[in-house]
This record gives sequence, structure tokens and C-alpha cells, in this order.
Amino acid sequence: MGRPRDARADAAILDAALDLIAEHGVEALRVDDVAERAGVGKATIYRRYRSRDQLLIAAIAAQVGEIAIPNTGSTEADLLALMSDAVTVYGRPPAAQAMPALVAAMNRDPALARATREGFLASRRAALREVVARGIDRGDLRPDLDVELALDALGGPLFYRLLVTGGPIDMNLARGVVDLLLRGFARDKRRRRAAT
Amino acid sequence: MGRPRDARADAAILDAALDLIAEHGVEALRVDDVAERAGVGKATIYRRYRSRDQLLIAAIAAQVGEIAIPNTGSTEADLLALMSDAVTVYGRPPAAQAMPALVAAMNRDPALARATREGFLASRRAALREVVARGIDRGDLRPDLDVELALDALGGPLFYRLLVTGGPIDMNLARGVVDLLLRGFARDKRRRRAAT
Amino acid sequence: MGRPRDARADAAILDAALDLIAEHGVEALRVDDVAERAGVGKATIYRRYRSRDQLLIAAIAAQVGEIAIPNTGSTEADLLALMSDAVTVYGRPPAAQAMPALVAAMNRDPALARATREGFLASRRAALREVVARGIDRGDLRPDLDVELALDALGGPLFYRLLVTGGPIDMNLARGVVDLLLRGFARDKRRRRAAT
Amino acid sequence: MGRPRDARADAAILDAALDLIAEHGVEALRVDDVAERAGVGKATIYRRYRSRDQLLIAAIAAQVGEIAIPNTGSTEADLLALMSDAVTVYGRPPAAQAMPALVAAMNRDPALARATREGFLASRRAALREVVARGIDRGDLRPDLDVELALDALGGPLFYRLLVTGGPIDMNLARGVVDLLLRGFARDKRRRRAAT
DNA sequence: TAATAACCGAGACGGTACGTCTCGTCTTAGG
DNA sequence: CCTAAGACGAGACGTACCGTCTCGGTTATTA
Repeated sequence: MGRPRDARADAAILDAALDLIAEHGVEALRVDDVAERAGVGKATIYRRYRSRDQLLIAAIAAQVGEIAIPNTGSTEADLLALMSDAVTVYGRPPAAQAMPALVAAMNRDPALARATREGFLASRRAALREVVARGIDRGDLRPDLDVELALDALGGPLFYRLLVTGGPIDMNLARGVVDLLLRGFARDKRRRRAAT
Repeated sequence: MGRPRDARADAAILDAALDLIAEHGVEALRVDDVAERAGVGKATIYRRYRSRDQLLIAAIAAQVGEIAIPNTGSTEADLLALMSDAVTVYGRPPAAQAMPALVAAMNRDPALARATREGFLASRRAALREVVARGIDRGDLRPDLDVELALDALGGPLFYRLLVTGGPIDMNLARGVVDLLLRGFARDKRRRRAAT
Repeated sequence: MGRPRDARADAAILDAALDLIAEHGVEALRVDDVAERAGVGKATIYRRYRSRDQLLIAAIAAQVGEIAIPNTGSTEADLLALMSDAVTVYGRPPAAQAMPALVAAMNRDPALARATREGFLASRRAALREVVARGIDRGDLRPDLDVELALDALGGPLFYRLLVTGGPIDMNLARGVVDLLLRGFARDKRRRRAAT
Repeated sequence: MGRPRDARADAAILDAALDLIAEHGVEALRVDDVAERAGVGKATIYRRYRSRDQLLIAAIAAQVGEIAIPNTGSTEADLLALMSDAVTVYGRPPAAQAMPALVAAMNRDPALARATREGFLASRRAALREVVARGIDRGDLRPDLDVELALDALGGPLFYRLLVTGGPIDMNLARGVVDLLLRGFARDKRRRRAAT
């Protein structure tokens, strides 16, 4: 029982956090600043999030949002739509800026890792999975392909550039991985000679 | 001139850092702890490394080591050798454990990002680049492929799993990406109809 | 009008406060703890006491209680009775333990200071004043003595020991101050040569 | 070994604390404020004082200082000199303001109580003790008097007024207690009839 | 009998200070 | 000039406690 949580505080906290992240970057996010900007006591934040990191991922998750599953009839077009969206989201702040810190936080805290994956990575991954499945049904992709590998082949290069190499995250990348996937996992009557 | 650096201190610092990383994880690595464990003053550490993060990457780099460029005559075998080595190194601690923190640190500090990339990512990437180039020469790969994309398609899924999805880093992954690359970037007389 | 205050809550609050003071000391008295121990909401406490400090002095006052004015016919006996009672009350917990905190609280809050003085110090002081007045009437004390000074000379040493020196608060003290007062303020025909 | 404590920091901290106490009172002394005003990190304060309270008493002790033992040849004059000094010190800020908080802090922490008593109460008490002893030698005071009681009879009323009653702390008080002591503990051939 | 008003326990709220922690620098004495 | 030891300035963290407010619900008095 007791006084219920104030939903306005929930929103104020997330808004303040996102503003501050946008202004000064992820690393510079201070709990005290969030409290002040939100017009909220620190305890009110810590009642909702166990730590600064938890607040951080909640803020990012709120920003990334959900994704609709495209269905144009063309496997290539669907994949491109999803990759194009991913390139847009992760190609610039705040998501681009937030991911490295998030990755580190996930490593520190397995519970947070699970929450992050389920929270805002899963929906995009599920969308890709659906499109790949339809590609198989449609005959565009080999029915025996390793779906997890396919998904990682699509998303991996993007995150690799984002987190590690600093390479460009743009439509060329999106087109490149889609093209690679469609060729590499194409249905193929004449089986390629295996590496004998 | 004056007294030369003590080589024993160099070793003691790295050993202590690696021990502590192994025991408590990368995030819990404190400079004071390293100093105490190594029986060394903090200044002795900071004379060698500009920051905690620099010490961290040095410790990891010491663990990862260099890589030789394989040359078996088979593009597939060469790629597989490199990927197999990568799977071994990043598939288990300490590198597996260290990468997320390193990624975050790279984001914080561009100089460190450069150092990391040049320090111990570059040699693997250069090896891959060489093997891919030979694959083109040999006619196993299309001459007009986007080399950067090819490298990211090889390394990306591995790091994606390591940093983000938590997926398995094993020989299936290595074989999968190599196979995907060889098929997807295969030299092909009958050009696939582009996405018109 | 409306629902009347619950008398059980009054008692539960004071009991809980006294228990907690006895267990952990005055400084460690937390309003939340009192509320929980009393099975009462915090608002119910704050409806009765303006602040933690007010609750505190109420609890102490409830413990100290009132004092009757003795009248044995002997000034010395009457003074001794009052001092003996004071020694009993302030010589041991909870009053002994509570006074220092009370003193600090009085300093913080003048209103509380007034309340404390009028609440449970005044009755003892009034009793002493009455006995001293009778002593003057009776010819045991000089009629021109400074009554306030006399009262402070009786009570001062006790509180001094209680609050500052930590000296013993016992019957020797009671007898000592009474004796000092009777001699020092005795009616005296042959006036002592003043400090010329 | 290692770097020694910086004596300038010691001074800067105490100075800052005293300034702030003078400006805003004892209760309003914040550790962060002291640190900022002193140009010092908080850790540097906490390395010297276990808590805010410890810092507080150190600051007060630094202010109260030592006292010389007067020796005019007259017991009354010597006592008056000491009491007059006490009235001056405790009659106005900062000591007047600080004592209540100090008393409460002493109650919280026995070690601090000891430190306080030995630190800046002991020297005044020792001076009084010496003067009383000379008064006995000189024949002004009874040789069998309870010295502790005599000291408490001198100091008690002052602290009682300061801490409890809020009564005036002035020369009348000083003269009153000295006079009371000299009369009440006077050497007296004709013993007063005890309260038989 | 219904409405009203003040009460009740529970617990969230804004605010504020605390004491801890870690970083990277600086200062000793000594080799 | 290096070394070990450890103090230093800076500044964020998470906790604790205060006194207030907001729930849903209860209990008397008033209409």
C-alpha cells in the first residue's frame, strides 16, 4: 500500500537523463544532475534504478524504441529496410554514443545484460529473424542456413564498426551486408565444392 | 640520465594487473591495487602508462600477443586459421572479459581508441587484409569487393557475440563466417541481378 | 470534528521512543524507527510533535515527571530532599543520557528551548525557589541574596558534571551544594569584609 | 614514510572551519564548505578528523586556547580573574554558541568527550585547582573542603546558564560564585551547627 | 442515514549532508 | 633520475534522515 510511485517522476527522470546525455555525452551523466534537472530527489532516482548504470540503460532503451517488421514482398527490400533503420539509429547520437558505455555496463552486471538484450536489442533481432525466415520460405535463402549466424552477420559488422573499428555506419554498410547475406546464403542448386 | 628504469617493475606491474583482472574482473582494476600487489609506487605506474586505461590495454595486449600471417595456398584455409585463432583468443578470459571495458574506455578517450586499434587489433586486421588480397589475386574472391566490409564481415560477428549478444564464440562461428565470405564474395561470371 | 486522535497511538509513540532511547541512545532516535516500532505512520507522529526534537523532549518529560515541594520545617532538609530527587533522576538513564542531546537541540531551536525549560525544568526550579524563599523568611538565608544565583549554585554543579566533566552525581554532591549554599548565603551579623 | 601531512592544510582547514562557524554558526558547519573554503579535498579533512564532529571540537579547542594561572596574592582576586576570563570566553560566540553542540557530540562519542575535557577544559580547571589550593594554604579556605565540588561550584553555574537556563553570563555571576565559595568554604573556628 | 471531516498505516517525495572511493599528481626520503 | 610510500585536490557515488505529501481506508460527529 502506501503512496504510489509518481509516474511524472518516472518521466521527468528519463527526460532529464536523455537531455543530459544529448548535451554532454554518456560518460558525463551525473546522478545529481539528473535529479536537479528533473526536479527530483536523488532517492527518488535510486528507488527506481539501482545505480547510475541502470538509469543509463533505461534512458537509452527509452530512446531506441520498438521496430516494426517490414513486409514488402522482397527479402532484399525487407532486410534493407531493417538495416537502414539500424544504420540510422546507431549511426549517430545518442545511441551511437551510448552503446560503448552500455556494453561495459552489461559486462559488469549480468542482470543488466539480460535486461538490455531483452529490452531493446531483442525487438530488432526478432524482426530480422522473421524476415530471414520469410526469405527461406520464399526460396531466397538456403533452408539449412544457421539463422543465428545470419543475424550476427547482419548486425555484427555494424556493431563492430560502432564499438571497435570506428568505421563508417552508413547505407553502404547496410547494402553491403544485405548483399553479402543474400549471395552467401543464396539457395544454390549447384552446390559449391566444399573445401576438400 | 640518472637511474634507469627498473625492468623488474615493468614486469611486476603487468603481472599484478593481469592477476587482478583475472581475480576481480576488468572493471575492478584499481591503480592503487596494482601498485600494492606489484610492490611498486603509483608514480612508477604512471611513469609508464598515462592512465589506468592505458595500463589496462597494455595488460591485455601482453596477453593477446602477435599473429603470424598464414599462407597455406588455400584462401579458405588461411582465413580459417586466422578466425580459429581469433576464436581461441576472444573465446575465453582474459581477452573475452577485457574487451567490453576496453570498448568503453576507447569511447571515453579517442587517443586510447587509436592506441588500442593500432596496438593489438591492427595486426590481426592486417593479416586478414593480406589473406583477402591474396584471395582476390588467386581468383577466389571478387576483385571489386569492399575490403573493409569483408574484414568487418569476418570480425564483426565475433565481436558482436562477445560484446552484445553473448552468443557462442567457437569454431562453428569461424567456419560460418569464412564460408559466408567465400560464397558471398565469390568471383562470379553470371552476375546476380542487382536489386533493381 | 472529524475522527478524534487515537489515544493508543499517543501511548505507542511515547513507549516506542522511550524503548529506542533506552536501547540505542538519544542520538540514534530516528522518527522512522519510532513509527515502525509503534506500528504507526510517520504522519501520525508529526501530527502530534512538530519535529523529532519535540518528540524527544516529550519522551524525556514523560520520564522525568513532576516534583512536589517539600516542607519539613527545615530549610536544609527541604533543599536536600529536592537535590536528592534531582540526583536520582539525573544520575542515571534515561534522563542522564538524554540531557546532552536535549541541550544541543535547545541550542538549535529557541522555541524548543523555551518548551524544555517550561516543560520539565521549571517545576523543579520553582520548587527550589519556594524553598529558598522560605529559608529567607525563616532566617536561614540572607534576605538580600541573589535568588537566581542561589538556584544556579544548587543546580549548576549537577548539570556541569552531567554534561561536561562527567563527575559523579550522587548524594555527596547533593549534600555538598546544600551545605555550600547554607554557609555561603547564611544570615550573618558580622559582615565579612568585602573584596576591598 | 611517504609524503608527510601538509601543515598548511592543517591550518587552512581549521581556519576555514572557524570562519564558517563565526559566519553561520556551529550547526551550519558543512564539511564540503570547509573543504572548499580551505582549498582542500574532503579526503584531506577526513584523513585528519574522523567525522564532522571531530573537526568541530578541534576548531573550538583551537579558539579557546590556554589560560595562565593568576597569582596576585589574593585568593579572591585570583578566583575572580579566572572566572572573569571564563565569563568573557563563554559569554559570547564562538564558544557560547559551540558548547551545546560540543556537549551533544561528547555524549555521542566517549573518545571525543575525553579529548574535549583534556583538550581545552582541563587547563582552566587546573588553574582553578591551583588557586583553590593556594587559598587553602593561605587560610582563606577550609583545608578539608571537597576540591572537586569547589571547582564545580565555580564552573557549574556558568555552564548551567550557558547550556540550560539561558541566564546571564556576566561579571555579576563571576563575583557571585566567588563570593559564595569564599563564604561557604571559609575557614571557620566556630563550626556552624550541623543540621541536627 | 448519509455526508463530512479528521484521523489512520504505508510509503514515496524533495532536499541535503554525510562519509567513501578512485583518479592522477605531488612530495618526501632514500638508492 | 628512479624508487616506495603515501598525502593531496577533485569530484561522483550511494546512503541516511528529515519533514511533507498522497494514497486507500476507518471512525466519529454533524446534517
